[in-house]
Amino acid sequence: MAQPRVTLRDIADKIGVHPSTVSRVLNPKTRQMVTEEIADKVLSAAEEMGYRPNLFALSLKTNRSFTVGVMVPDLTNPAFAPIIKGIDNVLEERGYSVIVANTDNLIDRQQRSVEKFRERHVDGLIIATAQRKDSVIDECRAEGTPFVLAVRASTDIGVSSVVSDENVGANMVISHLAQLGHTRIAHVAGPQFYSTGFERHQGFLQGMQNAGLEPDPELVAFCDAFTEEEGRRATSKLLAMRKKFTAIFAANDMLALGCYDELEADGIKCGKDISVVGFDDMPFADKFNPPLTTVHTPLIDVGAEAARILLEQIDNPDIPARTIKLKPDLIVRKSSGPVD
Amino acid sequence: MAQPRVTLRDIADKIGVHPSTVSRVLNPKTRQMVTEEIADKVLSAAEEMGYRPNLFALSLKTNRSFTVGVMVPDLTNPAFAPIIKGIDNVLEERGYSVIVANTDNLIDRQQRSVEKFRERHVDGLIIATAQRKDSVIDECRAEGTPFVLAVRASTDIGVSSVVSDENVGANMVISHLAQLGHTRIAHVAGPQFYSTGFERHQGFLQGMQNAGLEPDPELVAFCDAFTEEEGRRATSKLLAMRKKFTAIFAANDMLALGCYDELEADGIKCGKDISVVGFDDMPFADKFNPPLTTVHTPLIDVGAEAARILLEQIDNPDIPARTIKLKPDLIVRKSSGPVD
DNA sequence: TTAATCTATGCAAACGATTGCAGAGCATAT
DNA sequence: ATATGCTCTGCAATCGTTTGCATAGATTAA
Repeated sequence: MAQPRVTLRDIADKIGVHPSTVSRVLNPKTRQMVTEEIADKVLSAAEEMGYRPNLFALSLKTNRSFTVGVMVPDLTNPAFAPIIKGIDNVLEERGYSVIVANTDNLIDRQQRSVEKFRERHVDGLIIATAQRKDSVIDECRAEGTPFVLAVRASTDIGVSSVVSDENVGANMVISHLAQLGHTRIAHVAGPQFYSTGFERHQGFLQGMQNAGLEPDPELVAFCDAFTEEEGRRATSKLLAMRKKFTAIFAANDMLALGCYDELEADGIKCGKDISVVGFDDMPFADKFNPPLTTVHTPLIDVGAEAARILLEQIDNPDIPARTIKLKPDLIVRKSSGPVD
Repeated sequence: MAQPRVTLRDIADKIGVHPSTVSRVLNPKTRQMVTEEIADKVLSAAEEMGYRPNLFALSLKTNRSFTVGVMVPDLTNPAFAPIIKGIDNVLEERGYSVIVANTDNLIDRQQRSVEKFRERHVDGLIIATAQRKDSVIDECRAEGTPFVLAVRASTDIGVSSVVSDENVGANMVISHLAQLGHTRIAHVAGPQFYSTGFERHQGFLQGMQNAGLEPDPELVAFCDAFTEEEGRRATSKLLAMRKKFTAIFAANDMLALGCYDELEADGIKCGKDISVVGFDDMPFADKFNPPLTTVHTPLIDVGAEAARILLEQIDNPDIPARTIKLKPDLIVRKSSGPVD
């Protein structure tokens, strides 16, 4: 049953000083309060005895947990793995541990997660589940918990977030399709209560205009969630309109996958009869059949930047909010081709 | 700045009892020590005042963190998402939080993670990174930390683990291929220091025998890691042998993807010229080109069962180790077909 | 020299729970 | 009536830190 842990007192006893002195030596902020000579002794004793601070005691006293919470809407969407990875990379280095909560897109699970995080006294939150107007934001503010949004932004001002430049991305998509000769372009839109869904739809409209094309409102099908099923449903709805279109811009890759399903079921060749473009460039998008043309978002960076902002926020609570828009990139694959 | 937290003392003061009494009421194990009457008062006061126990204090006193660590080799491999989800589902319900560590298949990152977990005093570990003989196991034992292996088993005895029945799975693959008329079957084997790689190779050999086929040692290419690149390298090596074979059994889906890459580069039609079968049925395996025939492992269940065993272990440290082998399932898709 | 100022350390009180022990009160047995 | 036992609650120590305050000694100023 584990060797007895070494405590501050053990070190203090060994070299004949008071525990508080040891504490001061070991804490960088108070390090200079104590004589070099004693400090050296403490340091080497600590090293030798294999001292590890007891985080519980530290947390109890300081009310900090060195833990941050990360909320994701859907762990099985592989787009979130790189984000978490990016977060973990920068946080780990600074001694923080990451607790992830999977909300499964359920509003009450999000609520429960926030509760849990509060109970655990996380030092900060990275939220990848936020709606454009989300009560979780008010809550965090009321509680004074530092937080930053990832992937999705908020309509509230003064909220830090790290997102892809959706507008630019959507414009790239449309201009790509226009260049291929497409004029009748449909949009499988994401939920409008997420900034991603909303901005990409706006970007779609604007992109059409920039390309001198008339967006047909009937060729826009809205989805309730970023899932394959919804994408399929929307596509089927578009097809049912019996209006001509030669390309679909799906608001993200999962929706695009849904398009694939429906097109295939209808015997329509994706990339040939109808081009499909997604958004996110989630892992394995290049493996799909056909490989998916999509907008690449640097997901690892999204996570990493969010973590960095959060650290700033934790270290200095009244630093002003900061929003980063990462530059997206169009990755052309086989799912988009010239109109014939 | 957050409302002042309600403590045991606050409740005690309010209803005029001693904090220890309140503590006893709130702790199920000591609940029956105190009169119903007082207990009721405490309970309703706690409810009303919105009492939330301070986990730091509790942990400091009891040396339990209500936290478990999960080590995965590669977060970006989507197979691990369902596992984590399964773990989280059952642990969350019991009030535990999950801290995940991504080791990126690096032995020293695994070591660091274990350190970190120890520092955080996790109540238990779920290890999905273990080699067949892994020092982390000795360490956990020495420390007395409850742990269970997921996905990968150990050669050590008395170690709890939850795995897929690799042998059965591999046999299914071979018998499926044999039924399709394949006789010359190659094997892209996984690393033999992982139980998955090892057992599946054994299963391959045995399956061949069962099917009355002679495994050709030259048609077995070993990989150093379960990655696409390694799979591709191995396939290219097989091809370079210039020996005839009509099917490849890849030790997992990532390796199978590597096979796809190499076959495509060589203009060989996968599923027609050469059949490819994977293992795991990772998310999106059905989306690949062609959809991958593979052995389905109930990954969510792997996670859930591992979590359950761990809970048992935590609740009762001298419960004997338990190993679960989940029944795999062959999912036939387009990457395997009759030999022509 | 004396007073004033600093510096380095120790003291002790927190943080918010848990828990062994003691003792008050009451019921039962003798 | 006394002894015995039981049940319930309070007391106080404890977990391992941090940190404001006190103080001893050294240093400087007057």
